[in-house]
Amino acid sequence: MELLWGTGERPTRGPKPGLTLDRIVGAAVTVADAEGIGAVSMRRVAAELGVGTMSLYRYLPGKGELLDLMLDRIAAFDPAEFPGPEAGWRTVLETVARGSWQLHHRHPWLLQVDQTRPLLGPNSVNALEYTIRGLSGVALRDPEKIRLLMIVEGYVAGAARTRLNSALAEKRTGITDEEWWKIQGPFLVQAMESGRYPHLAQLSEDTFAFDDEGDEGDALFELGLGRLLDGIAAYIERRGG
Amino acid sequence: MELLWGTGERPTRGPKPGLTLDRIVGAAVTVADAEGIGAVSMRRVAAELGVGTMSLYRYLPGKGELLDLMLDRIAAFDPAEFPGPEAGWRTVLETVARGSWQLHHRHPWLLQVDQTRPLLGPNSVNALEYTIRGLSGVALRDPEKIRLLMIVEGYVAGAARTRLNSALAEKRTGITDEEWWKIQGPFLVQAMESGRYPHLAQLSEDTFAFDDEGDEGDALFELGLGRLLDGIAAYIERRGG
DNA sequence: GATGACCGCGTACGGCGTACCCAGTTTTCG
DNA sequence: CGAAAACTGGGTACGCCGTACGCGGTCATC
Repeated sequence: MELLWGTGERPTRGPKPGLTLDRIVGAAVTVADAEGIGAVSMRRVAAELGVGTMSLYRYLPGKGELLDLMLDRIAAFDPAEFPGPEAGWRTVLETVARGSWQLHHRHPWLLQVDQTRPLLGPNSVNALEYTIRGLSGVALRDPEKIRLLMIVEGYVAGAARTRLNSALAEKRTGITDEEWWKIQGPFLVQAMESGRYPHLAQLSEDTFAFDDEGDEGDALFELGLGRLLDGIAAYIERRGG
Repeated sequence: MELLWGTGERPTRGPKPGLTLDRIVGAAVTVADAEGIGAVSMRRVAAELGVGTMSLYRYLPGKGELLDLMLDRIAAFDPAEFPGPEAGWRTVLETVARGSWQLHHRHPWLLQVDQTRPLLGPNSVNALEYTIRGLSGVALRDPEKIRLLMIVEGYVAGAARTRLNSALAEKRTGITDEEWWKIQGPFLVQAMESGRYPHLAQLSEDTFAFDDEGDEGDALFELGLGRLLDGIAAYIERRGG
């Protein structure tokens, strides 16, 4: 908590610290980006910084806090760069959703950290402020706005998860879609031929032939986001009159 | 894979196995339900069954496969109990979404397993068949149906994640919402008073005062699902003509 | 210059997944 | 019927992990 907001006070006695929280968190994020969250261990991060493992504990109570700090760090965000309330609530929500989507893209490990709670660090609060400001023109009560926002964020997380699964499958075992179907295929063909899945068996062949990770993954995300916002728009119109 | 579909053949020689895959997976699910996925270790599961740790490896190549099997096992599902295509695509999608939602409710660890890929076991395929059948009346091409389904599933996963975060926060540290605000509050109050977050500061006080876990969590889920399906309905109408 | 606070970090403990290997059991074959 | 083969159970050990503990060196203060 204090770590997140940087309100801890330096004691005056004793040697100056050779490290900073920032450097530690930065190193951890670098490792996570490059090798996945699984590679982020206290030993590994310490090695990255050329210090002993236990030195990190002078700056952090434990690994959990490190993960919390990583989460808030990558949420850094400058509202001035993005459309304000005058652009309309839909544009703002789209901006937030796409920003979050790209965040998941840049840091795929985001979904894999045990996020025991939505920790509110400075950057997260900053983003929240931006969003609420963007919804100021909406004729709903505050709690309802928050709910809609949570729904959109939830959708983004879900979509990111869908894509992450594909990406991980490929990375982890070095298996591509093609190889995967080679392994999985026979079992499925057998299942299809069993006659227990008539509707599945009748699907056209190209049904599953698309890439979740590239442009088509983005298209899927946008399709869902568009539908969700359509529904929300109708709701706002109906309720807000 | 073979494990999932149960197509492995028993060798004739040697002693009969004292365990079954089913018992192992069942024990693992029991442990996960009761104490979270973190408590599921090979040693723990073996202890639960009263056998040595390494005995499990006679039935499973490793822990990853155990998790895969757990996932498919809890996806057991009897299509006959649920509305068929005659009820309309929306009802079917709602059924699927609510089923998945309740599944996450019953097995909160579902989201925490590193689902490297959407493994298609018999139960998952079964559910997929049901859904596709339910969409047979929709005037869209097959790939598009699948995409809409993925979007809905993604939304459910995201919503479940939102709720999971709240639940975990409470369980993990035994901290309730109230205590949490006691800790987090001062920092946020300070942030609010800094004047950097005018719109947040102006939110009514009850904005965040709702329980993600109980009925209000369900209401949030239903609200989002309704909006999403509204948007999908408009889309189908527009495209399917 | 002594004192006490603080930093870096080596060592050690208890957990984990699992590779390896041996002993015991059951079936099959000569 | 005895021996060999095939299989199961599981003990031991290795290399990871997070981190509790404590020690020696460093620096601001009295």
